[in-house]
Amino acid sequence: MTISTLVPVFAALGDETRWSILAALGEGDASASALAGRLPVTRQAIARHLAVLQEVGLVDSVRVGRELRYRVIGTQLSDTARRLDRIGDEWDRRLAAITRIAEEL
Amino acid sequence: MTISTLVPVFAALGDETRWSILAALGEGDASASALAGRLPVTRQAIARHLAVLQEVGLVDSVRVGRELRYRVIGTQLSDTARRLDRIGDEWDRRLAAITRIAEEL
DNA sequence: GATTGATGCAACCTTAGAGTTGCAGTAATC
DNA sequence: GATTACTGCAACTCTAAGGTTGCATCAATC
Repeated sequence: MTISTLVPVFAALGDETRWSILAALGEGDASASALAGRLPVTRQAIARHLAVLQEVGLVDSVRVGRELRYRVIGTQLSDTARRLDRIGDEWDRRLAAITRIAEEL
Repeated sequence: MTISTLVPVFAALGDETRWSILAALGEGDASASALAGRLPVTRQAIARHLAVLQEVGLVDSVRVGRELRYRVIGTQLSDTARRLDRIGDEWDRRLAAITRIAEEL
C-alpha cells in the first residue's frame, strides 16, 4: 500500500464543491438531482463530482427505484486520516533523527 | 476553524510531484536547486510547488548563505490527519444515527 | 572585482478540470 | 400508452495549474 493510492483521495478532497456535496450527503443519502436542488451547481456537474468521489471510495451508490442514491462512506475518511497520521509520525521521527545527528556534529 | 481552511491543504497534497518533493525533503532539508537535481522537473517548477506547500504550512524555509533551504513541518500533517479523523467520526456518528432512525421506521 | 551558483520574475504553452447547455434514454406513475 | 422525472452521454467554454525556457538579480568565493 503505497502513498500514491492516497494522492487521488486528497485530490478529490481538494475541492470546495465536493466538500459541500459530502456535507450535504452527511445530512442523509441523496441523488444527484436532489443535491442539485440544494447546491448552486448543475446536476451534471454534481454527477461528475460524485463519480470522482466514488472513484476514490469516499462515496457509494445504490439504485432506489429510478434514482441513484449516494451515501458517504465514513470508513474511507478515517482510513485516510490514519494513514496520513502515520506518515506524519514517520516524518517527525525522521526529522527528529536528523536534528539529533545535526546537533551531535 | 472551519473545514474550508483544510481544502487548500488537501489540494496541495493532491499532486504526485509535491509528494515526491515532500518525500525528498523527508531525507533532509534541501533547496529548490538541490531538489531539481534529484527530481525530473525544473527548478522553477519545484520552486512553485514549494511556494504552494509553504502557503498551506506543510513546509518552511530558512535562508542559509545564498540558498533558501526548505524543511518539512510534520506538525501540519499530523494536525490535518487529526482534523480529518474527527470529521470522519462525526460522519460515522451521524450516519449511524440516520441508520438507526431509518430502522425504527 | 570577476566569476560562479543560487534565487526571482515573466512570458508562454498545454492540458486537465470545473462548469454549462442540450438532447437521448429509461423507468415510474397516472 | 402517454407523461413525468430521473439518469447518461456528448460537445463546448473557460480558467487554473503544471511545466517549460529565458533572462535578470544577487550573494559568496577566488
